[in-house]
Amino acid sequence: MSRLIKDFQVSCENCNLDAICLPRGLSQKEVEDLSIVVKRHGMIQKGEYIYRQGDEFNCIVAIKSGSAKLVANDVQGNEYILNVLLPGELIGFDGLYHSQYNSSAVALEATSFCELPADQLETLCMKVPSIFRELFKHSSEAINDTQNQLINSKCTAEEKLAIFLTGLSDRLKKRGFSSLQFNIPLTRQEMGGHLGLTLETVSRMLKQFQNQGLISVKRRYIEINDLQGLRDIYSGSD
Amino acid sequence: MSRLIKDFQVSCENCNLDAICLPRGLSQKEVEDLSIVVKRHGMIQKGEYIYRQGDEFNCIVAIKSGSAKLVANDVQGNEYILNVLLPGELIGFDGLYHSQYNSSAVALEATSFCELPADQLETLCMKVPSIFRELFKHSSEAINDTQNQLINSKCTAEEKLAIFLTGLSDRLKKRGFSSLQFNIPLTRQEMGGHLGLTLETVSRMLKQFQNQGLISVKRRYIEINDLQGLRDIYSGSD
DNA sequence: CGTATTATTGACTCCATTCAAAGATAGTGG
DNA sequence: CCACTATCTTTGAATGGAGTCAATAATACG
Repeated sequence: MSRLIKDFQVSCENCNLDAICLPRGLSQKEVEDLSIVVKRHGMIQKGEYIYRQGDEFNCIVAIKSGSAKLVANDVQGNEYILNVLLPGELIGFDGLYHSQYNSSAVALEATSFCELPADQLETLCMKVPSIFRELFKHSSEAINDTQNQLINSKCTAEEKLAIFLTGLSDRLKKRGFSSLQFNIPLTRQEMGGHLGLTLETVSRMLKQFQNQGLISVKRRYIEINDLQGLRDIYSGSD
Repeated sequence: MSRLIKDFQVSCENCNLDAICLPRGLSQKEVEDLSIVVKRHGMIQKGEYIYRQGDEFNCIVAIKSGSAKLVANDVQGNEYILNVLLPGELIGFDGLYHSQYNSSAVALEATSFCELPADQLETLCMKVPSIFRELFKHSSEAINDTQNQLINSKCTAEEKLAIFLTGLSDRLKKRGFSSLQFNIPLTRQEMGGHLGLTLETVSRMLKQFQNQGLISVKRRYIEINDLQGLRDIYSGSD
């Protein structure tokens, strides 16, 4: 009985992330084949590492619940946050090139995740060819995302914050969370480290948005009052 | 006779880029299998497109000779140059996610390239499993590269130029070109569009490096006089 | 030779950073 | 429960680096 419940909890077939995570393009049969290979990992706490920059690449990771940050350090040692990760997102593709992870993944709150072992990638893809393309799509998505961030790196602080907030809202919505009020699991410093800004600038911009009536801010809790207004900031309405 | 010469010219087995391009990790037999699928493409001229942002994804492209730029436009229509491409580099991985290219590839001079058709990716990987991992490595390389650019996006104009020049020098060396004197196939505007700077700032920084005796500049022709000095600019020697 | 493109240089401006201080919140132990 | 501390956040003032505007110079090209 308890085994039945456990089986129910851990399989990809019954995961509520099937439309976002790796199973998204697959048939039921294919998801079953995938599910056998995927290893579930229990909860880790805030600040704990999923993997570290420089670790040997041994798996692709899917965030199951909670959130994490993808962190890399520049030559001066400052931390740059490459991405904030929400449930259903796959990470670790950057590790294939040098057989070691190019960035660290750190939990931002209590977080669980699943692992697709590296040594089974080939055999799994032989068995389930669709996974090959699906994996590539996720890898491609990572490239697209990073490229878009790069393109946004030269816009103003105001635009950066607006893009970040609306983007987060969209991603939360996609996952069934509230998209207009949420806690940002990042400090001002971390938000700055993600957007290429200082913590003071982040603070000032959030205040400005609040004064404009676009959002309400209470520390990490954000309420979006005018989503379109935020979008207008960067979608060239000049 | 002429057919023999042609066969010699076009196969992956005899390409001088075998240590950089897709064949880099493969056995001779595997390279032969790869070579059958790869389509060679003749010369295109400066300014011509290899593919356009929005085009349906139909192949992975390998630059064979010449150079190209990977370009995306932001919301205001400014062009951001995601990367400068040299022989042996693979592009197009960003197209898998949405089944259409997320950026445009444009020749910077007379350029030739090879195509790995999208519809044959699966079958090729079934036949030659090593290619699966090799393709992923190239995709991973693209992620690493873009992430590193993102990390560098918040450093100073001086550091950006130094990183760009030394990086280009390293890549040219790897390909057997002269690494201390070369023509940059970009205008000041394009260099700025790649580094997140204005053309004026690029011009001023190159002048500054010249005044410091690090390089000699004559329009697009650059001579590096003190490579280590350039590296010291960004490798925290303070 | 004339035109278009590309590059240089200078002066001024502005946005984000830096420096500095104070305020708010969460967590800990007595 | 309160005091104490560490961490996080807000706010102000001053600075500086890169952008903008503008004019000129050099080069390429038809």
